[in-house]
Formats: sequence, structure tokens, C-alpha cells
Amino acid sequence: MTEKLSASLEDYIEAIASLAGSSGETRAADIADAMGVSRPSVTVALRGLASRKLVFYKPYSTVSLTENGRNLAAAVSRKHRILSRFFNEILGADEQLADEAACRVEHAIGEEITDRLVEFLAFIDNCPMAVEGGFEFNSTKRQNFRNEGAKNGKN
Amino acid sequence: MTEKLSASLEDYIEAIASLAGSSGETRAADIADAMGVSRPSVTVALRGLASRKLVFYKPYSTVSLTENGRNLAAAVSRKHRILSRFFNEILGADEQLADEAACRVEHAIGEEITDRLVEFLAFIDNCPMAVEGGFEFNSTKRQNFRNEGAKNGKN
DNA sequence: TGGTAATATTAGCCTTATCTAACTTTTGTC
DNA sequence: GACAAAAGTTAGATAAGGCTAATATTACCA
Repeated sequence: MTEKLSASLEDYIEAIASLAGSSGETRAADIADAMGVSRPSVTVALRGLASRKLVFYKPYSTVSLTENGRNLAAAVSRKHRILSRFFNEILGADEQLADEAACRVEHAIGEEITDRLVEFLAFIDNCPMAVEGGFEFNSTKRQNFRNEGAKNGKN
Repeated sequence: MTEKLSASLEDYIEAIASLAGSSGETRAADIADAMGVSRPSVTVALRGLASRKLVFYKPYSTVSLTENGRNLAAAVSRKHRILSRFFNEILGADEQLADEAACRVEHAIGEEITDRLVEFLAFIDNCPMAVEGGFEFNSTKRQNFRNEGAKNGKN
């Protein structure tokens, strides 16, 4: 159905959703600034997104997402959040590294893997055993097993 | 230091390492067949890899990896194995899906995330609590991730 | 040793994604 | 309401990565 979008266009969609806020609208210059690309690149991307019916786009005007665009943006953002949490909270990567990795990986995993990762995170959050075993995934604490493991000096 | 390689060239390096076997050599046609790509595409890729000193390449001859090439191939393959294990054994994705996702994600994570994932898998393998916690991620087979995880050897 | 099959490369084209420079449209201010 | 600044687009490049068709090289074998 939804012809898989390139990583680049997914990034544009994600940025537009993030910038659109409550008004639902944003402009090319803001997208360019937010993404660190040139304005002509944004024009090209918007045409690509418009041709796929993911944004409402008229030259020299503001941009907003279609319903499909919003859905797609939500899906990508969800992957991003989940991955970032996994890298940071479970693996213990610092927030910046976790976020950078999430930015790239979000384009590489599908819904099934994402759903399973969600289940996994939920499990960890509710698993007292994991805490006793050395995990500290308490929603407040955000530590990870590495800290515990290091003490036990496993080479 | 090691100027980050494109996902495409990493795939070529990985395929070459896999095909080279004990002789250490392989040919463009085999690479093309293995990767499902045309032979001219292989020629172009080999030039790119040769210019980065990752393969020994002379027109109309066999190809082999340099030491840097082998190291890079090993690093990529390691990511692939670890990710595939994680997706399959911990998240419960079937082997094919796990492998496909690993193929894409392997180009998107760095060494630090990979190292942390290795530690995490090791932790899970040695965590009896997790078993008792009844962690079940494979909705169809209802496999316990511990049982799956235990039977596999090294990362 | 010559000829053909297999292998590899070149040539030329396409797509995606990016850029800068130049031009056009819109907006905001006096 | 005119005009300059801001915003957006067009034009023209570059680079990576892929393809097919045509050409070149190598290898095998009778």
C-alpha cells in the first residue's frame, strides 16, 4: 500500500510534523533551518511529498501534512522515541548518541520490529526481576545493567 | 580516521568477505549474483573500495580484501549477527524478518551501541531472573527468549 | 592455436538528494 | 501604494548508486 518512503523524505515529514505544531502549518525556510539543508532542497522534497499526497503544497505558500502525512510522521516519530529510549535507558548510551542512532535506525526497521520493541520496553518497565537481576529501568532512575555488571568484574 | 563508508559499499565489503572464503579471492560476477546487482555496478563499487584501500583490485582480475577491508567486513558482520540475534531471540521476530532488519540497521549503528548490545545479550543469557519473569515476545510460538538465547553460541 | 563462452568494463542513461547563484513572488513597513 | 527584505523557486552542478547495451578481455577446449 504505502509505497515505502526514502529515509530523506521520512526526515522531511518528521520535521514538518514537529514544526507544524498547533497551527498545522509551517514554511520552507523553517524546514530548511531545522534540518540544516538549503531551501531549494526543501522545495524539491516538498514536491516529492506532495506527489505522494503526504503534504498540501502550493508554490510560495505554507505547508501542512495530509492525513496520510500525519500518520506517517507519527509512525516515524514513534520509532524514533522507542529506539532512543532503548539505546539510552536499556543500553545506557548517552542521550545524544541514543538520539543520533535513533535518527538513522528509525528508517531501517518496520512496524513489526517496532511493536515488539514496545512490548519489550513495557516488559522491562514492569519486571521487578530485571531490577533485582541488575537492571535499573525504573522510569525515574534511567540507569542500566552496565553499572551493576561492572562491579562484578566480568572481564 | 576510517571515513565512514556508505551503506552500499559496506554491503559490497560484507559480500566480498563472505564469498572470499579460504582462498581469500572472489570475482565480480559472484559478487553481482550474491547481491542481486548488475556487473557494471560491481565494477563501480570495486573502484570505490579500491580507492579507499579496502580491496585489491585490478581490472579483469579477481578481488580480495586488504587488511582494512577484512577488519571493516568483520565489524559489519558482527553488527549484523548481533542485531539479527536481538531481533530474533529477544524480540521474537522470525529469522527472515530479523535478518532483513539486521541488513539495514547494521549500517546505522556505531561501535559503541554495538558493544552495548553485545553486553546486553550476554547479560540476558546469564540472567536467571529473566526466565522466571516469563518473558515471551514471540506471539505465535510463545517462545521464552531465554530458551532461544541459550542455544546459540558466540555473538 | 583459434574460436567461443564467460567475464569484465565502458558508455550512456536514470533517479535521488544535495548544493550555489540567480531570479521571482510575497510580505511588511512607511 | 511602492519598494525593500524575506521567502521561495528555477537553473544548473555534483555525487552516489543503479540499470542496459555494447565492447573488450580472459579462459577454456577441441
